[in-house]
Amino acid sequence: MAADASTRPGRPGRRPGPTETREKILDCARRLFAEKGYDGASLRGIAREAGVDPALVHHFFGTKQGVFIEAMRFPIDPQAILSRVAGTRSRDELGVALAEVFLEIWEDPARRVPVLAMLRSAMTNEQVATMMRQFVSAALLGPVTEAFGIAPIRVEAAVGQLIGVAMLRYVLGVEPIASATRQELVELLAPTLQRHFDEG
Amino acid sequence: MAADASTRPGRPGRRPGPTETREKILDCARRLFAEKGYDGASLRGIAREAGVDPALVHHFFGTKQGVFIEAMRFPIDPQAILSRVAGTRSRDELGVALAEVFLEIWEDPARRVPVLAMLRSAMTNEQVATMMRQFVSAALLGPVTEAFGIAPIRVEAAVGQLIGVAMLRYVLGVEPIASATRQELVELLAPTLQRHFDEG
DNA sequence: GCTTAAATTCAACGCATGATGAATTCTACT
DNA sequence: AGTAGAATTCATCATGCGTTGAATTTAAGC
Repeated sequence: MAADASTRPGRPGRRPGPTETREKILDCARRLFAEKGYDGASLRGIAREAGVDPALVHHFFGTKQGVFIEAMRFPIDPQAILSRVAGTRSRDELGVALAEVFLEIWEDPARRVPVLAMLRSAMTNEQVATMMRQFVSAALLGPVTEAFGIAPIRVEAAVGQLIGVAMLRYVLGVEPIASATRQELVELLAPTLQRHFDEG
Repeated sequence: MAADASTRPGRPGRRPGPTETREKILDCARRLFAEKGYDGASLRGIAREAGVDPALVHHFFGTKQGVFIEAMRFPIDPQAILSRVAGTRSRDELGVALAEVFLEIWEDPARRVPVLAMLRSAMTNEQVATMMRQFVSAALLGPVTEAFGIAPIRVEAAVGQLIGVAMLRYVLGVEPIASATRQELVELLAPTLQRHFDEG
């Protein structure tokens, strides 16, 4: 079927059929924020990618920050992760469990994209950094510290190990860690994480 | 002494006295690249900070990339670090040595600034990421792998631990790791690094 | 079927950016 | 002393940005 002119951009007015544009914009926003970070991604770029006028983005989300906040909604549910990690395992298997959950997230595009966007944006934008700082403190440190009685600085050291490896693997793409299998990485990381949790 | 009008900007032509402007520009460039990353920092911002016309920046360094490359010259000398780490210690003290050297670099503003600039920029700029990838491969992985016979992926895991902690401490500023003393961090990190080097 | 509201585009604003070429003032060399 | 060249600024260009207000088309509620 030929592309109907009324569904293609170029003419003002509402498009026929149900509205799917809003979600498409958010999708493209997530992708671009993930690729270029908050400051690097542009409203106009997002609009272009979504096949939409920039003003429509503004109409839906108000400001650029509004787009970002909306796009970052529910990237991952910390509580779900926590119960995944804590659930069926004993404390001396925390390392393996954490490594596995972490890699699952990063290997699944649908979840990697918003996380990457958050990470990249936090590096150069102070407001996003604040968002992430609060997230790490409230959603990660608090619960883990309480649930397992591990010193916060040790949890952070473990989180640091994971973030650093993610940077080398997914952002910089340094070999050989970028091409390692998930299994290899679990074996590489799990004992290290476990070490952080066992001491002190 | 009142500020001589001829040494203040606002009038075209060469300023009297020896030329110190070039270095000042590079200094400001390093600072701004460190604060905002490559894309976030602007030639005009650098010029403003240095009290200089933007065209002068262009005159000295040609393009923005030229400024960056020049500003990133000799941030750290990998060979010096390597001999520091390798020099007087036995292999089972590698962890401590590496943690100490790493923290010394980050605690010294003169060396932290270019490293931060590199890290922030590599996150959002593909070209800088390529620079950093090559640096990590050639200057870090190669030598360490050869000198100590440690599997590259293990060296990368250790580097990942360090980078991740640096992000939490110096970029995001998450507590309590942001306020920990150098000594505390060495004790926290050294065994982990050592672990990566001992296995396999 | 009419009307209100939502979706969509157009046109435009003011601003910042990286880049360039020409003009001016000083230093360094002869 | 005179001159070549370096340092410095000015004015300007095209481009892309985030934002805004008005106009147009469709969908939903009555």
